[in-house]
Amino acid sequence: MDKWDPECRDKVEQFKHSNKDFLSNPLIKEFLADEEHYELFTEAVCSPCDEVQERINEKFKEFYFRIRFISYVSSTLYFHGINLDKKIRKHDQRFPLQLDQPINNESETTLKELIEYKENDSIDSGDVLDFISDPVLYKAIKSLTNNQQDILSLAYVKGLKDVEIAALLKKTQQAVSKSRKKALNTLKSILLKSDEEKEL
DNA sequence: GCACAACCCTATCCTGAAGG
DNA sequence: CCTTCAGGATAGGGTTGTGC
Repeated sequence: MDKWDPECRDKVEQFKHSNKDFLSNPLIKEFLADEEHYELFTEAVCSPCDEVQERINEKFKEFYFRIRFISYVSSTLYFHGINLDKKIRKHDQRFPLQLDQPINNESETTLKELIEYKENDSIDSGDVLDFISDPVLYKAIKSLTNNQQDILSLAYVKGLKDVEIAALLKKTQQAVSKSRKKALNTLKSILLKSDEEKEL
């Protein structure tokens, strides 16, 4: 049921028409996609007053902060990932291990691959902490439970899927997913807290 | 393949009361 | 005053069922 009268709807349509460009902005679109925001917007167009203006401004501030916060966290994790990958590659390039050499001239198989194959995916190898040089991130990962560290290592060092990790740890996929998510959230909050402290 | 909701169990920590 | 114990809060981790 529509609680707005036809005159109001006309006003809204008119506003939309004369502010096409503004309303096509993805941020504004996303903001108005929320039912509560759209109702406020309609109210502001139909019966403009300071109080409504104030409310919609507050809502937009909240919305904008949330968007920026999510974007910041995502990019922090993304760049941590990129930097980690760069460091690993640089390290591997600079210090090629004997184990990374092919076992003979005819074969591309390395000694490392051979050992890994024989050990049949030992859980203990490939600790995620071995790849961390950032002290804050290192400390953050250290603060996780052993189970969470194991899952992160298997997921991001060995590149295993949740189902594969679940099979290795004798748990369900959902339990692995939940623990991994929980671990990432813990890391996020620790990194954010650390950044905030730096800014002060 | 993954995430989420709902619910449950267990371990740990904190707090306040009771007893020696 | 110290120790012990019970009860509540919290966090980690488990499951099934379900949706994207």
